[in-house]
Amino acid sequence: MTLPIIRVALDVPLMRGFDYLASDARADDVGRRVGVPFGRGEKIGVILEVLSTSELPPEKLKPARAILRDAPPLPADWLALADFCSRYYQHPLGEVIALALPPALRRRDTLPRLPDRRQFRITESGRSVLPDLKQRGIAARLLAALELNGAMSGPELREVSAGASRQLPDLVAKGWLAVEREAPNLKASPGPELLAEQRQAVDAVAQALGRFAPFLLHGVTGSGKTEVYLRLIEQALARGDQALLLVPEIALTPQLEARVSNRFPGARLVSLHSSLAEGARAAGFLQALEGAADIVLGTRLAVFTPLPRLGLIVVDEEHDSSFKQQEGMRYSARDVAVWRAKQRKVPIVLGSATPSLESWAAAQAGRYTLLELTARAVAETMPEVRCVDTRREKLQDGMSEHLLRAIASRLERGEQSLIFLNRRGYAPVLACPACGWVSRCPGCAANLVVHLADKRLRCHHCGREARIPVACPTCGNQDIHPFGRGTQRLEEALTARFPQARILRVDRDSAKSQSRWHGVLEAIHKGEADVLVGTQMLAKGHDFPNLTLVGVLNADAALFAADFRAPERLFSQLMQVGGRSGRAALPGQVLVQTQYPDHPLYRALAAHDFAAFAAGQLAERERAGFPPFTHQAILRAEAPELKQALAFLKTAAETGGELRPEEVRFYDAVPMRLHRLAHLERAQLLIESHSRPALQAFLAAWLEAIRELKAPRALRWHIDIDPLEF
DNA sequence: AGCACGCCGACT
DNA sequence: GTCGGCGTGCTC
Repeated sequence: MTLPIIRVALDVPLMRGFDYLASDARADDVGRRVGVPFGRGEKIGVILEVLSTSELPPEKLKPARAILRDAPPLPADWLALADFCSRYYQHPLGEVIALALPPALRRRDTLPRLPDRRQFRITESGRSVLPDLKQRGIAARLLAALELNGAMSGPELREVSAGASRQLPDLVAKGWLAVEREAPNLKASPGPELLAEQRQAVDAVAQALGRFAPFLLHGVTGSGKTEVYLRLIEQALARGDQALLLVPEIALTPQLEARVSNRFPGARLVSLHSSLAEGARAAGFLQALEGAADIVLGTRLAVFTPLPRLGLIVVDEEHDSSFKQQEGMRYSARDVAVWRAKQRKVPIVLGSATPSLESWAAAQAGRYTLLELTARAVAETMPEVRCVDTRREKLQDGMSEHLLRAIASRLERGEQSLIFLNRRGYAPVLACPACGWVSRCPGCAANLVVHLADKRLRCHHCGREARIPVACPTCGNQDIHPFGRGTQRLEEALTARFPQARILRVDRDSAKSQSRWHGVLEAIHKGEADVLVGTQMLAKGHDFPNLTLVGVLNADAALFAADFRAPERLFSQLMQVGGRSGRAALPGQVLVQTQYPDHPLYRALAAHDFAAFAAGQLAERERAGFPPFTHQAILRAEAPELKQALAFLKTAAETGGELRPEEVRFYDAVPMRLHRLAHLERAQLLIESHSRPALQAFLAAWLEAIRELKAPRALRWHIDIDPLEF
């Protein structure tokens, strides 16, 4: 009989597992954490397999230190999910697992204690021994209390006697006590009456419970998508299933969390997001793993929560780019969620007012079932969207007379306005008209932005700061000016223009912390502001009932941007920001300042016609051979010198040339748009194929070859599968 | 990724 | 004469 050998995934950037001797390993240890010696130190890994032989010579195998049996093993489907991500995103399995596990589980910490949900009852044999026990003894007091009260929980018994914790396991082992899990009350509080379309959507998904079925729920803001999710969660819970609800970002998580817990007061809700304390995150993860959580709500990382009873996945605002991780393993939580739904044979609902064109195309092709919430009842209060042709109107401080009059009329009526400008700071650059000097970031290929509020120049990419110079650093000219317009300057102009109005600027600078952000929201709700000046921060999810005007400045740039996804993002953003206006009894208006009032994007926006916009975009993308009609990956490199980065990519491309099947196309290695960031030069190489399998197979072989390349120490590279940004 | 080992410049 | 630069190689 050979000694068991375990194959362990470790948090190292190597595409293989490591074998260890583990005399006490059992087949059911697969998925357990294990402490192993590694190099000079010790690491915690996860057991992938229990084997009887290793390909390594036995003398190279070290014995594992300890298999950690303090938590249930990670289930096979969870390991398969990690393995899928490892292969699809070309990322080492050990690192994928490390990313998915809460940090506390990657150390040898004592695990957080989960709430004790056990219920104890006295058994017949317990009853029969009760008279024989010493009356003052702990056992007798516990049994007597149970005889009197029926079922009791652990905490209740501890009140009877502090020694309960120690005695209970013993009493259960003797057969005097029976344990049962306290059944949570999964009943939903009553919700609002469903509209017909909501009813249809709920029914369609509910019928698919128990099998894989992807749905795209398309519904404008206020059409009641959340109510659909809640009804579906209710049905999943009624089946004894767990529900996973993914949301884009922390800012909106508390709102939704409150709504979910109000609806399901008795259900065990676990909320997982990256700003959670470590202990809480580990506790939530373990609760889910043990099947003790009914609903898991969280941001992209929550897609990796183990869910033994998973029955439903919902991805809210599925188009949101925060589902895509932009460093390390660049996964898309939405795409991983779809894979997971398929793996676990459960329905998945992707919800959005402006779906990603990937999802929309999948729905058009019939791969996803499209569920529409047109919500006619709400549509009457949908804002009127109009373009203001800035070629015909003289602008004052970037605002047209038309817009200024509209703001003035809102002020008269005591209603709120929101001016949307996606550019924070006072002005995007400081410049010298005499010699042409502009304030550039020394570390980045970007300008330093003028922040007049604190008299600083600031790089929005690397965070570098400098004082505002009094004279031009190159020619000494004292007449240097801020050029262009940001939210601070707009705020200043509006204050000058409407001195009686209360102007409130809302951007990352004015709402830095969570608490300041809440303060800002509260001020808006209390009506303490007349005109809001803000960036996209203001666009998401909050209702401002007294807001009846949204003005959009400087939107045109995205129409002709090099990034083919720019119009998609713009449409989504304008739709969202427009949705802020006129949501209560007051009708809203959106004024978009543009030089291209006839552009199809604005026409579709004015008609609230996402389908028309999407059809146009998809036609263009098909013609140009862009996603979703092709699949992409980007190899990026960064190094102190641009030529090093480019040379590496060229070598990589040559290596790839030999492996490349016909279906895979290479582009030239080029500097990135922001080619220098924090003193590092960056370049990228785009790879494309109509066939995802061909691309995947090629990438696996190619990246293996790239890892063999001897890149300079100072060069770093990564692969981005299905990239969103270029 | 760490962390070793391993050969060539300015200093206690 | 040493401390230390980071080049290459390994981790079961």
